[in-house]
This record gives sequence, structure tokens and C-alpha cells, in this order.
Amino acid sequence: MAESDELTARQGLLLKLIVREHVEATVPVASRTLVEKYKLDFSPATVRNEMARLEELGYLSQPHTSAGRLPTEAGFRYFVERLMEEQSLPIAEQRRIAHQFHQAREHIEVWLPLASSVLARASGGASVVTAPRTSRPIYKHLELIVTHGRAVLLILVLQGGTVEQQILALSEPMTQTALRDAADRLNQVFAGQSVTEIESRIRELSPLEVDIAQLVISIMHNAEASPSDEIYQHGLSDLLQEPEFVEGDVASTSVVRVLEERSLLQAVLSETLTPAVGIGSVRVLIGGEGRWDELRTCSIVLARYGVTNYATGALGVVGPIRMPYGRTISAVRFVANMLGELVYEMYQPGIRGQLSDFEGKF
Amino acid sequence: MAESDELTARQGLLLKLIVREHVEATVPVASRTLVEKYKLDFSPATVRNEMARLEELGYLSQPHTSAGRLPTEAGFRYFVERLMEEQSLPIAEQRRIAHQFHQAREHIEVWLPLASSVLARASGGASVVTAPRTSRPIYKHLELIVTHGRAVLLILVLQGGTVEQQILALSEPMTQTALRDAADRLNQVFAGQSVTEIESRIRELSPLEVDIAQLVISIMHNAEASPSDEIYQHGLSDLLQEPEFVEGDVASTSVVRVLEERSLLQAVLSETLTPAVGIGSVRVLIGGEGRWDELRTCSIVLARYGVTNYATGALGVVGPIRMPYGRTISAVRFVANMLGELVYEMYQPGIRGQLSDFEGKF
DNA sequence: TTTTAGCACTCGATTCCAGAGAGTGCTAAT
DNA sequence: ATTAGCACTCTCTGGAATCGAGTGCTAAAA
Repeated sequence: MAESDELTARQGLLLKLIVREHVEATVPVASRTLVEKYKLDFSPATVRNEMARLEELGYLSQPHTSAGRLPTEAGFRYFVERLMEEQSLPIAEQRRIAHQFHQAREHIEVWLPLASSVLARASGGASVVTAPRTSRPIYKHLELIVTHGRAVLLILVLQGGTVEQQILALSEPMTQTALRDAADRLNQVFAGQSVTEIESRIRELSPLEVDIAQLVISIMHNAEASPSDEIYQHGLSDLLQEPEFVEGDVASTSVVRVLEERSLLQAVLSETLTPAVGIGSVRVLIGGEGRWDELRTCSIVLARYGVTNYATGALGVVGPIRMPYGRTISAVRFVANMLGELVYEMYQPGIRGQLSDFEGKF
Repeated sequence: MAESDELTARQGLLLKLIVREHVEATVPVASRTLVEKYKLDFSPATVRNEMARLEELGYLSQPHTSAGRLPTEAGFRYFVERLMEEQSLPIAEQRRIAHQFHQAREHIEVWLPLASSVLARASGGASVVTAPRTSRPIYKHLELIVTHGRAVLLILVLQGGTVEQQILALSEPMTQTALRDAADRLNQVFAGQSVTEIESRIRELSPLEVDIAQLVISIMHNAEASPSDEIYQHGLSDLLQEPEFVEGDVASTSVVRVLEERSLLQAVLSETLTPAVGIGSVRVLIGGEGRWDELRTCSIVLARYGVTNYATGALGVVGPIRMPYGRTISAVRFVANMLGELVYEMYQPGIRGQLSDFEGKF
């Protein structure tokens, strides 16, 4: 496609302005509006020549012969990677958000909804936030509750406060007191241990206890592997107001489907949950990048938040490809930091000292 | 509006057919199509006369002079209340759903997502399901986890397995062991008690324990009052395919907003959570009924599920006003029963015997 | 060699108009 | 009370005409 994949300064400037203008006005941008609006010191004709060149390089396209140009996905990508300047949130808004998070400090149940709604408002897109998960789950406490016949409700509390519930089917009915004894014993043996430690201790147990421990182990394994399936969202209705979504039933449906289809979302989010993605960094996925067909009509800006090796989640914004990336990226980064700070405070005793990862992050 | 609010048999028949036809075809229905399609033994002219009468009564309306008629909200309401026959799900589908619920029995975390997705699929609308809540919460177990400085994560397990989390701010830092002692003691004193019992016992405690107990009490009070804010949804993207939503940005936006705006949804759902609404009954809300302005463009079919006085939740379907009420209502009822059955099994030991409410329900 | 003014050309969007078709309401006959 | 017949109304569709925004190209200027 490109012979030299570096654009000249002027080409870069033009691409940048075209992106900016297109994001602002939604429509293809014309050579003349460009020079007029940005007081360029060369003529529309020159701009047209450059545009033709940029089109050859694959960064621009024309809906039809007599229309202006709009950025292609490659154009947006080039913009995001090399031209864009991040546009941090206005101080006032930063303060407002920080204040909201501060007030939510003690209300753990609103952390994620808050992050989600704040992110949606600040970015103008639809936000997605997953609950944080421990990558190395530690047993904390087990509770067994008789429900019905051989069915027992098992509640497992992990270090850091993650709670998992599951129903355990016993081989024969038991009384609540017998179960309490079993739970007490397991709590004594397992408290503070990791999965591998628990697995090695399993032979010390009675048959009943082994059954229970087996379920505990599987839950802990599962908690380790996949991102949480608790997903909070906000701002879909505003997103659907965007011009590309109001008319075309196709595009808008696809975006709704993306947000509704948990499995796709999971897949995308879990990609940013690998330790390879640093906590500070923000990833941008433009138009599915050829890998996610359902995302063809939208872009996603993603980040990981939390504390590496202790508890991390993912959060991001779904918007149209024509998205104000500068603002969105800093909104995502900002909210990721805010939420990360809360998680950090909660996990502090588990981390104590060994915190190369967190220094100077806030 | 009406002189005698009882329609003649023929008027009823016509209204019924008009509703059926309109639901099926989306467009206003004409007198001729009606007689042809349903082989009526009177002529289009007669139908037109009756239509004019029904319009006077407020049950039909005409988009413009030379168009067919469509049911008004009042018309739909009359239909639902007096003309409609419920249309139970096909046996095959019932079996399939029952099977899915059966398989999910031991996986408590999928109950609600499953109910939600099954309901959406069976009804064709967007489903909404809230988590069940105890109306009379009973203390079961408390866990305290040091997090950071004076902040302590408090995990409260209620009878039946509801888990609530909150962060407690101590007046001064404490060690994990001290907290464990406090928790142990509270667990001993409070196990199996209701809020009022706990409140009466509060004087027996040390100052630290009182602080904790206070938070526990407020959590339990809160659990008692409001429906759970865990809300599961599914099927929005299919709903947006409905003809009334594809073009009109107004209507579709409003429906998305309804599903996104938790507070409105909460308000609507909590109305069906009063014990006054029987577990078996299904409520139909057509076009907001004048009380919910945001719901003007859609209808909601709602039911309560669970076990009265032990644990109930709400579940429902949001769809266009032009909705196949017969099918939707029975889908809602069916899923409510399925989910109720699971909840019932889980709560059985707490109910034991006193089950006038449940006999023959399944 | 690069820039630019000028101009012809393209193509979507808008407006206007005519005709078709779907339905009704009314009247008069059954 | 019902219904056939008919005039009337109003939406919808398609096509033609027009407008105008933008471009590409060419030839001149820098």
C-alpha cells in the first residue's frame, strides 16, 4: 500500500485536520472548508492534490466522486498512533469525578456502576466495566448452607473480598450442624492458602470434606482463569443518538448486539487482561481490526485497571469509528486510575511493600 | 367515553381480530382484509360501521382519514382484560426450557442470566429479571477483612445465601485478629436472628462491636426495603428490530433509555414486589398507563417469582405496545414458575411445612 | 518543480408533480 | 339491520428537473 509509510509533515497535518473535522461534523470533509476553517496557507487545490495522495496510500476514501474525503480505518489508526495528541479532561471535570469516587470509597457496591456511568458521560460513548478479579486467588472463608435435600449452598470468600457462590450436590442429605463442622474444619485447614496449597492438602480430609474441597478448588481455578462475568454498562442510549446509528438499522443493531452479547465482549476484554498489557496503557481497537467482524462498525478504547498480580479488571468505551479518540483515551485512562486506586486501597495489606508496580501512579 | 362499557359480541370479536391482525402485520387494518382473512359472514361495510362505533368508544383510531384502524391503548387494554386468550408456549419449547433450568439447578450464578435469555427468546421482547430478595432477612454469618488503614471489608451472609458487601470505616486501625474475634462474637450472638432481634441485643456489645452491628443492621434494613439492584437483561437488540423502533429514533431511543435507566426500571419492578401481587399473577402495563411518561411507546408484562415472605424477585418483558400479549404473558408466567421453583428448592428448609402459598403451583 | 486559479463534470439531495392504490364514509337499495 | 356502489381523501411511489457541493484536470504562475 505505502511505499514509504512515513507521511510528509503537511500530509500528516492534513490527515490530522481531516480526522478532527470529520469527527466534529460527521460528514466527509472538503478541501475548501479545510483551508478556510484552519486558515491554511496553501490553496484548496493543493489540499486536493495531497488528498489524492493520501487516498492512494489508503488513509482516506471518497464515498462517491463528487464528495469530500473521510478517513479510512487505516487513516484513523495512523492518526491514533502518530498524530493524535491526548486531550485530558477539563480540570473541573477531573475534580468532579475524583470527588464522586472519593465519596464512593466506602460503598463498594457502587464502585463499578459509578465508574461505568462516569466513563460514559465523560467519553460520550457506551462504557463497559468488568469487576476486578484476583489472578492468584487465596482461600479466606467457606460457608455451607443447607437448602434442600442433598443440595447445599456453598459460599466461598476469597482474599480481597471476592465472593463466589455455587450449589453443591452431596451424595446424601446432611444436617446443618454436620455441615458447619465440615466448614469449620476446612476453614481451619485452608485459610490463607492458594489453590496449589489446597490441592496438596486434600489427602488430610474426610470423604465429605474432599467433595467440598474439590468444588472449592474448581471455583478457585475458574476465578483464576477468566475475567469476571459481572459486566456493567452505561450510555448505550446516548451512543445510539450518534448520527451513524440513528438511521442505519444495520449499524445500530450491530452495536447493540455487541454490548448485549456477553461472550464477544468477554473475549475482547479478556485480551486486555493479560499481564502483558500494562496497567497504565490504553489500547485502541478500530473497527474490529479485521479480527472481530461484529465490531466492524465501531471502535473500542480499552484499559486494564487494578493491581497486577492481585486484582485487575478491564474497562472501556465503545463508540463509533468516528470517535474523539483523544478525549476518549484520556477519559478511559483517568477512570481506570480512579478505580484502580480504590482497588489498590482495598488490596493493600496483601501487597505491602512489594509495590514496584504502583509507584507514582497516582 | 363509553355509555355502556360492555361491547356487543360482534364488536368484541372485531376488536379482537383487529388487535390480532395489527400485531401480526404492524400496519393499520382495513375492513376488507378483515372479512377476507377471517371469513366473516358480514360485509366490509358492516365492519366499517362497527369500526366507527369502536372508534367513538375510544378503542380504535385512524392515522388519517383514508387509512385502516389500529387499536388505541384503551383498545389493547380491553383486549388484554376481556378478549384475549392466553396462548401457552408450545410443548416442545416448554420442555426445552424446563430442561435448561433443570441443568442449571446447581449453578446458581446462571439462574438469572438463563431466565433472562430464555424469557427474551420465548417472548421476542427484551427481558428484565431482578435477583430475588428476602423480605425478612435473617442474619447468618459475618466476615471482616482488613483492607487498608481504618477501612474494613464487611461481608454479610444472610439466610438463603444472599451476600452483601460494604466497607466499614473504623475509628482507629485494628489488626485482622482483633477483627476476627469481633466477627466470631457477633456471629455467635446474632446467628439466625432478624433485624429486630439484633437491634434489641445491641446493648450487650462492646463499642467496636456496636459499630459493626450498626452497619449490619442498616444493610439488613436496606435488603428488606428495596428490590435487588442486580438486574439482568436480554433481547434488546431483537426488540430494536421491531418495525416501530427501526426508523423512529424517538421511540427506539426511549426504549433503550428505559432499559438503561435503572431507577425507572426499579420503580416499575418494585411495584410488583409488594406482597399484594400474588406469585402466580401477571401484570400488564400498556404504554405507561399515564403514570410513566417514558414508557409511552412500550408495554411491559411483569410477574413476581419466588416464595412469598421468603424470597421474591420480579421479572418481565418490555416490548412494543403492539405486542403479542397472549404469548408474552404465558412466557412470563412460565419462566416465573421455573425460576420460582429453583428459588423454592433453595429456601425449603426455611419454610418447612407452612406452605399454603406453594401448593400445587408446579 | 510546486502551487494555484479556473472550469468542466459528477453525483447526491431536494423539490415537484402526476398517478396509482388503498380505505373510508355516505347514500340508497335490499 | 345490512350491504352494494361510489365519490372522496390521503399516502406512497417514481420520475424529472434543479441545485449545489466537490472534485479532477489543465494550464498558468511562482
